[in-house]
Amino acid sequence: MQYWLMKSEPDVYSIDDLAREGSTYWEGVRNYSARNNMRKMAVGDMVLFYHSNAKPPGVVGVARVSKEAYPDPFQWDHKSKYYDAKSTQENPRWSTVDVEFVEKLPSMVSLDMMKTAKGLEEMVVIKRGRLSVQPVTAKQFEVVRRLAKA
DNA sequence: GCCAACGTTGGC
DNA sequence: GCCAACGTTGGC
Repeated sequence: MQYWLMKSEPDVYSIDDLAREGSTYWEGVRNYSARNNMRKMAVGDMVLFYHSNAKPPGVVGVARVSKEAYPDPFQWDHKSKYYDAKSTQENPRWSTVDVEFVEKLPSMVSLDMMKTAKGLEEMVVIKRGRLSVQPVTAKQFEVVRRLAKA
């Protein structure tokens, strides 16, 4: 099983939205590194749910991959801001996955906390901030979960 | 709202 | 295939 971190702006889709709906599809990823990470996901992989553009930003919950990567339908929707004229049905450019709600953390683990926490020095969210779907090690995942209980 | 860092596009 | 110009992300 693998671990990931996925970012969402709470104004657009928050952990409370996921808690209410139970599961969602992660549409709108239009970055190749992030897309490639989604294509590596397997059902059952665990996901740290991160609020970006929030005050403060940080990990607020845990989700689980419930459906492996499949073509993001919005890439063919002319009316969508995620429309991509260069993507064909034969060779879809963009993927999405489904994730389901697991838990909301008892307290958020802010980016500031992660920056100073022992064991998270190599975390991608610290070293390469902008990537919206990124791998997390099992150890990093556990450290974040422990911080949420502290 | 600013802007640094980073990704993508497209001319050559 | 390089790289300048441009667009976006996301912390602050």
